[in-house]
Amino acid sequence: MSSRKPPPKPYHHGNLHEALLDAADQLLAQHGAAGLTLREVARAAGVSHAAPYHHFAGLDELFAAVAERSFLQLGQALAQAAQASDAREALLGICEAYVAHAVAHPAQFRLMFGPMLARKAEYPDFAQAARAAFLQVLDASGRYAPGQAATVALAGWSLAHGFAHLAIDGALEGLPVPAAPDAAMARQLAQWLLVPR
Amino acid sequence: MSSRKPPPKPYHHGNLHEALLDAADQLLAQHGAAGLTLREVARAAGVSHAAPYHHFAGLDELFAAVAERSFLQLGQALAQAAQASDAREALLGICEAYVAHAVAHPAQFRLMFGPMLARKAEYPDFAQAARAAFLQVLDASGRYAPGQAATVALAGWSLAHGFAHLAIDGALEGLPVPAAPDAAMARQLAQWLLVPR
DNA sequence: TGTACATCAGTGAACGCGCGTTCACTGATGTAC
DNA sequence: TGTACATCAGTGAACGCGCGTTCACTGATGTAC
Repeated sequence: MSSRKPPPKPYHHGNLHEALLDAADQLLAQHGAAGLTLREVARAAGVSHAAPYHHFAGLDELFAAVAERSFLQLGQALAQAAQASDAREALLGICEAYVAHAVAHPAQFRLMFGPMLARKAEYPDFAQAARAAFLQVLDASGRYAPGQAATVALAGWSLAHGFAHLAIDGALEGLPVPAAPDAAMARQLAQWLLVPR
Repeated sequence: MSSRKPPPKPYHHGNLHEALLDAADQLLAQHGAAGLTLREVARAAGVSHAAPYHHFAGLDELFAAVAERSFLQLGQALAQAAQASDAREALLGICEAYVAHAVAHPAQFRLMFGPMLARKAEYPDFAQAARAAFLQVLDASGRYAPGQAATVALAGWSLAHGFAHLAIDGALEGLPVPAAPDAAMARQLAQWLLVPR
């Protein structure tokens, strides 16, 4: 049994790939998306700044992996909301979950959509995760308004996406808006879009 | 008459303040918001990289000035759309104009709202320009739905803002959406939100 | 169970780069007399 | 109309910094025999 090994500093990390993604997530939560650098991630993972190159081709690839993971999490949250039997309720829940995810992980949200991760098309796994999340919205929209699924999905997504952005950017501060921007507010706004039918 | 002076290189620029803002605008249009640096702006204005410090306290102040100018332009576009006598038509036009502005000036749009310009609260002129733009939406919303102006304004703004973001980020590429994302599409989506009344 | 050896996943020094900001300076402008 | 001089808006060198990436290296791991 080699369980005598002291945890702090094994030369070989064991699972550095995941550890780097975790470190990046933590840094995003703490310092935002702007200052996320490869060296900082390596530092946070307790490893030399050259080590990540054994696991990622470069900065972009690490960014893409972080964004992909965050899209998968978002997809799961949306899938859970979509389970509601009532189609309208499913869509309202999706909007609520969408904004909740953005507010809980603002820096990841910016990374997923913003220009920080350039050439998104070069990372098919990322694109697939993003697509899967949207398909949740599209599916629920089809249940709510058959034949107009795409339009409803796009309208609902736009509303949730815009509100999420305004909320995490602090754009609503100081403006005469109904209440503090949170997920519950997003649901309320979506009710204006989704008249009961 | 000192009109003999050759235009290329007067030692004193004359109106460097405005010229720097113009140069920043051009750079934003050409290379996006990510690479906008003070040195690059100075270079584009044909001036040494230390010259801007005679007109702006630092990078942030220049960014704030650029964003403020862009918000003023947006406000003008919204005001024009708001002139429609029918309140619903005014709101639809506002959504359309909002997205049109974002698509025409994507990098400015990111600068106005994103985290690139930190500590927005420290620039009251910027905040005032942003507030003025929102008040256009709020006013038209009040005409459309008296008593619920704030909620309608926030819903409409969210929808337009979200669609604008998705459009300029290319998030809709490859997804089964109704059509290419443009201002006309934004109007169509807003029609779902604003039922005739 | 040993031993030789290939492979792998780390290290740390080094590279070149562009950045924001500061500084002493200098050329141009405008004003007082 | 001159001239002395203060003020202003530029210049260019320099600072320290952290970055992404490359490189030769070395310690650890695993496998063949």
